[in-house]
Amino acid sequence: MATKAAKRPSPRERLLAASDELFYRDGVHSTGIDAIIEKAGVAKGSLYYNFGGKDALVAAYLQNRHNAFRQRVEEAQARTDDPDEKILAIFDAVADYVSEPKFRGCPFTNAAAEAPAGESQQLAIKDYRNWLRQTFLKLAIDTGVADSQALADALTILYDGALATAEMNSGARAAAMTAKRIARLTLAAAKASSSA
Amino acid sequence: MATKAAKRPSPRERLLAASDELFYRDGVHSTGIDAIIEKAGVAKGSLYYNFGGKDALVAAYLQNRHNAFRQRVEEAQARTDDPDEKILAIFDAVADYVSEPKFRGCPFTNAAAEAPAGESQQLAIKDYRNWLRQTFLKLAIDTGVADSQALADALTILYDGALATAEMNSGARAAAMTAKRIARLTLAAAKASSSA
DNA sequence: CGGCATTTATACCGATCTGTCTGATCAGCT
DNA sequence: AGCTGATCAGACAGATCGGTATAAATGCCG
Repeated sequence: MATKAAKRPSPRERLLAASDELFYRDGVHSTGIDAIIEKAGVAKGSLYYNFGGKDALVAAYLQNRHNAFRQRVEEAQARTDDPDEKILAIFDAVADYVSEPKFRGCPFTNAAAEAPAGESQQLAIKDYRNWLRQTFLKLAIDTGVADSQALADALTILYDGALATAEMNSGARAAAMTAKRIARLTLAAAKASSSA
Repeated sequence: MATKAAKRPSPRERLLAASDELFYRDGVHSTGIDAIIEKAGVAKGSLYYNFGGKDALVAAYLQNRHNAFRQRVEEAQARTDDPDEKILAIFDAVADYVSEPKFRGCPFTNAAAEAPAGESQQLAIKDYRNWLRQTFLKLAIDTGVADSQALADALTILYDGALATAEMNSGARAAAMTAKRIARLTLAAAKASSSA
């Protein structure tokens, strides 16, 4: 027992873990804080001591999802240096994401669908969308196509479409791979029209 | 006063109108039946007399949305006989849909995001998705491409992507038109690979 | 006119919600 | 040992939820 590890996670971490599971599975609005503190094995007072309220807890849950997904994307992109492949790697990350048994749609789109949202929650969603927009725009610029904005817009639609279709239809992974195929097609067309 | 019209709509119709506005704007779960009966100007008993419960009212709301959107699609398609144009007309209908000031995402995707859902609600969502799948598949077959299923899958992703991106980003109409552009591209590619 | 279905207004039920508060206990640090 | 911040268990508040019950009023149709 020389190491400091092997201890039970802090109430804060347990609350975040329980929030991630319940908020995502049952929806933000449908999940009561009583269910969260029970699953986390934490007193109600600790929730309000650490987060201040449900809205902040929801925001923290979304921020965690944001960071985790961003990390997945970066890992998938790290395997290549080609700008085109970096774009397509995003759809590989999406394919893995939607293939998980617990996949239940995009956490941010789901949260946004449950109006009304608290201020912190809205901010977390906006942060995610800004990151997504910037990511696609940078990648589009790196490809060297003439209209990088148009390419970024197209990729965003394919990304959102992959997640939405994967949730609503069967064959989640196939939906992501189809989106990847169209992305490759769109990329090629954008390059062709650039050199013209 | 010879005509039978000019009368106040029935409680059932008033409830459906109020449900459509409130369920869509604030979400199914967040909207209480008290808010609906108040907006409809109807006694609470009439709601349960006509619908039996909230779940059935939600299902009726979704069925109304389904029928209304299907009608819009059919009207947009009626302007042409070309199979390709019939496909692209769907995205024109989507463009109009997402351009409305009150647009707040796909009603069915939103409702599905708010777990848990009642049985009738789930059925209504499933009906919609089945109609969507069949519609795209028939259209894809009519184009004469070899892999009509693959084309239908691609169109579904573009359709879902247009609605999702239109909700989460600014420039809703532009998102739908971008989806239409990619649909045209995908259609051309499918035809090219068919003749090969 | 009589009868039936519908609508109305309102009170009520049990459950659940977020959030506050209290008071004891625990753990780490000096 | 003693102080302090963190956590605990639980009671409580105030509001809202979906749904039920009741009794009177209304409208339509034969």
